[in-house]
Amino acid sequence: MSTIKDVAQRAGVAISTVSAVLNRSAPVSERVVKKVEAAIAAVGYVPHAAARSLRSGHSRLVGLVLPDIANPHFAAVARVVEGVCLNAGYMAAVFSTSEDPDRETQILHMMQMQRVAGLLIIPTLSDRVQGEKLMSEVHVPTVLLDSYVEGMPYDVVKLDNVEAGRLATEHLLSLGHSRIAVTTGRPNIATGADRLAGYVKAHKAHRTTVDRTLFLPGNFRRDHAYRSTLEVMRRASPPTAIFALSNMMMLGVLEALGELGLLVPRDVSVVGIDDFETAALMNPPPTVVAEPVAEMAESAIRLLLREIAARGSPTGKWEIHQPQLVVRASTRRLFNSTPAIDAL
Amino acid sequence: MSTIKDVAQRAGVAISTVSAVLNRSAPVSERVVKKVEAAIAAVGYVPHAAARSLRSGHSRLVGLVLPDIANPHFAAVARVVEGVCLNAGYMAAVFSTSEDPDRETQILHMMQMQRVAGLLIIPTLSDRVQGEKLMSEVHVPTVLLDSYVEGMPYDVVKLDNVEAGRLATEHLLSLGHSRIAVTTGRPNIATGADRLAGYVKAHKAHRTTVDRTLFLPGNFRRDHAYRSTLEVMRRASPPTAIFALSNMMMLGVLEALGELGLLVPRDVSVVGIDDFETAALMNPPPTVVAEPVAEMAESAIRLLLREIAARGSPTGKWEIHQPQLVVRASTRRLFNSTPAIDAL
DNA sequence: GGCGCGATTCGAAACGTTTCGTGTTCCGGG
DNA sequence: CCCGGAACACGAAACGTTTCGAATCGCGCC
Repeated sequence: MSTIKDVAQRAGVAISTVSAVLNRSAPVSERVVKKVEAAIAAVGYVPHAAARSLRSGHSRLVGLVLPDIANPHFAAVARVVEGVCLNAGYMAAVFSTSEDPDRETQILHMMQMQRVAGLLIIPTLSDRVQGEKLMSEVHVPTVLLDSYVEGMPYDVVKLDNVEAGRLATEHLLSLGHSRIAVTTGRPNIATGADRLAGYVKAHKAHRTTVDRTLFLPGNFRRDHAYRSTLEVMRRASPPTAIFALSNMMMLGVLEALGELGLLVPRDVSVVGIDDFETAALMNPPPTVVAEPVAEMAESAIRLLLREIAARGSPTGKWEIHQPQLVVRASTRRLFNSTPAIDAL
Repeated sequence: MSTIKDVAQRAGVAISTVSAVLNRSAPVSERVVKKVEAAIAAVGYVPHAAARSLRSGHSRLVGLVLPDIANPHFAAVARVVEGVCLNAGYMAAVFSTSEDPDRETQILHMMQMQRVAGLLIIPTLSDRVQGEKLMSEVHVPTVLLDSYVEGMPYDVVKLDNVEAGRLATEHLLSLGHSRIAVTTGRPNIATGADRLAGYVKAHKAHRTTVDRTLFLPGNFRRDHAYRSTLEVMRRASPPTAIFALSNMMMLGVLEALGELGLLVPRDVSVVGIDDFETAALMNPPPTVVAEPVAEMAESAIRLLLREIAARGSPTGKWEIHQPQLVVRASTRRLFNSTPAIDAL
């Protein structure tokens, strides 16, 4: 493959001049620019990224670390990130941690070897300890999306999760439900904790007591939510509604209900967080609290690129986006509810 | 950040010795290995990938080029590829072409600059001309997944698309349907053409005539399939079944039918190609011809890594996987069918 | 017509590795 | 006790860029 040297020879100029043309890093006369460009085309020169980044110190690689690329929510983020990066001349390398700390470490190590220019991390599933280790080892512009790691001075783009949890719960409460089960995330993940806080907040506003036996373990995983749902619906007094804190968990809930022969929303109302493309075609179309995924992802990657350009000055700012309730057909009014609650 | 030089100084050995330890590229005494490893840990040394690949000539980067990462089918592929790569010490950089030839060119250029070690391409949506350009410009181990580009000597891992089309059509025909619409791909994409060939083949086996006015333009896109479905169902004599050649198109078909107030499978039977995770929860759960996505993706990336290791000897082999019919609830028997057909 | 200065262009060092031809060490055998 | 050779360790070149101080060019002015 041809090098910058070949181009220089062909154009009859010095290597450094070709470099100047390539990067517009120094004034070059119009005549020479023309000659160099012709030479580049003639020999089919393509810059060598590794040589470039070795010398200059920065790579044009951005790492995108997320829990699982096969989750539609994260895939949507990846698409946006990838597109914005490409337009800015960056490459996005996507990695799924699969909730595996070892994997996360391995990925981190690779990122360090590549001397990535920046990191966009969706830390939903990595716990706090992992997170701190991850953060402290990499000294690179970093933006956290969706969640945050306590005490880390990075920029964060996130949903107003308390409001999301409140919105979903408020919807169910106002329909007359009072026994609302909720499939939770890991306790040490802020996203889940905040959504749960919204659940509690809505109950307070309705003066409804919170029954903590209805907090079901879910870990944001479909199979966990599935098992929890099976268990809770077999209790003596099952809930009349289930609030799933994530899209995957909602799928698990629906699967379990289907298996038990329970109809949604006739027997149980279900509401989830995060909309997805096939939602409208589901049986029934689920009521969800939608997150402006594309908007948030774009915001996050632009923030990161800006930070990279500014040579790493983490502002530590939080950018909080607002969720929106999308009512479809998986929730219904409970008729034996008290008038007092209906009045709200 | 510390370099190999720091490690060498700390361990009191030569740089080349450290390199030998790092790569196990030359015999080093046990005593020295210990010392070097201690030094590496002490200074927190992380190899510089760019310097490495500049000197050695190869990068450990694999490019994955696909139409759209937000499509669950491609996301599933990405997850597998990414995982296998990571385990083999490679990085996977994912790119969506979004059916945009300019984008594809841009991506290709970036891959060249990165001197990627190999390329895994799902060329479904790039047309033939683009494909040829793409291929001829990159001289790198390449494996094509899902589809192929006519006349290119690359390894291909694909589904038996004729059989997939046949299976789906045969299912509908044997249920008594004879007017079966089909949402097609682009004519120049082999995947679509082959599936359509399977459609025709099944008709021949059933001695049923093929009505070409039931070939609907779809381009593998949800919105196209949506519009085509709207149009065909408003005709004087609409089809009794629709065969969607891809998962996204099936979504479009179902959306359109829902909008027209038509019930599946009461009014129309629908069958698609390619299963997906939320399928079982849809309304109704669709009958599909499933593609062993994970298996194929794994096979493709392993093939690519093997080819990279073997220093690029494209065998030009085709690996063909078999589809499987998954009958769910979107297809039903047509009772006014002829006994002759029922007998099959 | 020579001088000075801004505008260009040039040359060489340096980025962090790998690689390979040379040293050096250490043993066993003669 | 010396020599040969295996096993190991070393040093320097080279990979393709960017960068920056130095050299050169062209032109207006005295």
